[in-house]
Amino acid sequence: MGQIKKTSTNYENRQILDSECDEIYAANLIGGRWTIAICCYLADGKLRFSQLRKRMPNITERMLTLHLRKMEANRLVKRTVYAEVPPRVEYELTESGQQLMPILDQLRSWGRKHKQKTQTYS
Amino acid sequence: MGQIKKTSTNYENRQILDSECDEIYAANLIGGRWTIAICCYLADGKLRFSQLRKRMPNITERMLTLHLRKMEANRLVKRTVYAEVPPRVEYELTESGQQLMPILDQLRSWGRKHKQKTQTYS
DNA sequence: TGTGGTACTAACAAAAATGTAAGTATGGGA
DNA sequence: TCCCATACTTACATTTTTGTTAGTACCACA
Repeated sequence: MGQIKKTSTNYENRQILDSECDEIYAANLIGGRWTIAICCYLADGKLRFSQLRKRMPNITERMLTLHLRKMEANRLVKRTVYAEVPPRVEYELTESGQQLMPILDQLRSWGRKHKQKTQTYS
Repeated sequence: MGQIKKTSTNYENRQILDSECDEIYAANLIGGRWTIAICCYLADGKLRFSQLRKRMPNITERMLTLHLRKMEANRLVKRTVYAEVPPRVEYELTESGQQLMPILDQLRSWGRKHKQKTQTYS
């Protein structure tokens, strides 16, 4: 998000890992602060910008916009604009986005187990 | 990595998402630049610090140290120090870390498919 | 004429992650 | 005595991500 400097070591390293490891590439696509949350809310169907915002009280409009734009560029979500006033914009998961859901389910159950374990031991 | 400020909105938002969504919690654990790569190299067994470094020519010692420390704190890897000179330190995946591997496999195949698709269409 | 709702954008600030360069302790061997 | 290897640490700089605040266009409706 924001500007990226294409001559930095940081950027280079990301490119290399992204191109060599498909799992890192995938992790980077879902890695933004709000990305997974948005996916989960869209899993049940289309939502308007304002509906997403209501479901995530802590996100700012700017962050929601940035994440949705990035997710659109990464083809995780599809954006549909209706020529109405006031404007109406709907977001929905692409097929790729939907195929991510079972993996997120597995991450969830791994995370739940792991959280319990670490809370027990520490 | 480095310092975190526990009174920032940024930190708060992460905490809220982490505690509410186990899949976001999990994603944050594997989200560092080099974390997944380290997991993959350790999947085949123990490795010393220097062996990891050789397998990842682009990582700096500082980044490798930070990631390993964070992964140790998050109980993804176990660190064993041998009282020798010169020092010998071995890293290996914990049980939790190993249980992550099938999920990384799925991420990899999703990522590969997704990469092909987006390259085809754009 | 003025207000309202929607989905944004822009300018800026703060925090977090990543990278650079140099230095540390240890004891064994030349 | 000096150099070597290992696994770090420290101080700093840069890049990236996230958050804050204040705006914008549009037209319907009162």
